Amino acid sequence: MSKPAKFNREDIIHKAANLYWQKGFHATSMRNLQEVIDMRPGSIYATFGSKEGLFKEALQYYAQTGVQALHACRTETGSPLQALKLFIERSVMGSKCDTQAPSGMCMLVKTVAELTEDNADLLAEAKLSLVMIETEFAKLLTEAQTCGELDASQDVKALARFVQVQIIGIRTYAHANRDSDTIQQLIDDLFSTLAVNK
Amino acid sequence: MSKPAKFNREDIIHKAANLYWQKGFHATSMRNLQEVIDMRPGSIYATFGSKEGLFKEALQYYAQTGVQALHACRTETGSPLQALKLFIERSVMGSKCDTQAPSGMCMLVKTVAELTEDNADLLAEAKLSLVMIETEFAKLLTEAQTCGELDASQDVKALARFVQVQIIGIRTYAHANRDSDTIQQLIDDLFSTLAVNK
DNA sequence: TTTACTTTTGAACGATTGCTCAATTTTAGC
DNA sequence: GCTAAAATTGAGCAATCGTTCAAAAGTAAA
Repeated sequence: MSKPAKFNREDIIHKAANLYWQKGFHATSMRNLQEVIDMRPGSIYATFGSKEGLFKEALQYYAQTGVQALHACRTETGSPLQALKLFIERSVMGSKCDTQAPSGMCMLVKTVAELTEDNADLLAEAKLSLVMIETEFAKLLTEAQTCGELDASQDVKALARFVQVQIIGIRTYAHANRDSDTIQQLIDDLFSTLAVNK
Repeated sequence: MSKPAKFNREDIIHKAANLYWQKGFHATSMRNLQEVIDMRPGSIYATFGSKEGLFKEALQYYAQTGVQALHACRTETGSPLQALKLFIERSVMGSKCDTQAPSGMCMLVKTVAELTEDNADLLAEAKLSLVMIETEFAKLLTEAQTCGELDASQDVKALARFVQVQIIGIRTYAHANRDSDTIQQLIDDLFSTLAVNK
């Protein structure tokens, strides 16, 4: 009957997310997006509704990819705590070693830093995803307790929050001060702190 | 001879800095600035050259004010470590209690998060100010060593870096998740960690 | 091949952007 | 009061912004 869609939706969102991640919401123009996703305005607006609509899907895609990466770390290593460290190392080092990560900083943190209530739903979406990821950390830490890697008396929620603060701090610091030796030391210090809580 | 300048330069920069701090560089339009500083485009451009020029002065003003606040904490308390804690508490809590702080996040961190090499000199300025502030932390920690508040064997530079990472992490986390009890606990945890290093 | 329906295109819209500059206003010295 | 110099004004520029929509292109069933 009808003409089938030419574009792969996920591929488009992936490309859009990378551009938004690199340049931020306001500095990314629709014409910038048109180029990297190779679509004309009409198609973009028919598919995503607005610049905000596309950004929202990009945020969701980014967060979902992050959670998947964490789960991947879990299956790669036998230990929950090792999985956490692997995830952090990959997150922080990402933009250094990889050829692909558009920014050393977390896209959710960049979004929370850039946007205000003028884009309330995008801001809420980013905050929600941060909560979701912190919850994933908590799950991993609970698992670490049952494995005996972590003392059962520890407050898992507080520890997950602590880990979240550390990752935000380290990645942001690394983005402002690119020095790989220093960064690795910060990560090691973090996990020696966690080891104290064992 | 000539007509004297009507405006107070520092007052203008203060107002501009607050708007930039709140909305970020890209989301702040020159017309927004015209309103809050009550100047017409011609005067603004004659005085500051460009949107970037004004932002640069705003950054410098912000950083200078921050350093002054730290020094004020030092003179208010007898202890260097107490001064540091006071500074952090005021920085983090600022936007909660005060009526004036435009954002819970550090303006330098917001800038580093938002800008790219498209605004290379503004980015460099923000990074430089962060280094400067970290150096101030190091001075305070060295003083803490001579006072005997901190073990002399500690690596002051590493500790200053650690403090910087913590402040960035906590303030950013607080900005994304406004809950004062949680935040105070994070600060207390930080200083109990520093106490271990005594 | 025709028909029915969907996707894609890209010129172009009104609004807003950062910024300019000729005209005006305001002062201080003569 | 007049003049010279500097500060201020604000209409308006070219460029870019996010977005729209009539036209063109494409596909599958009839």
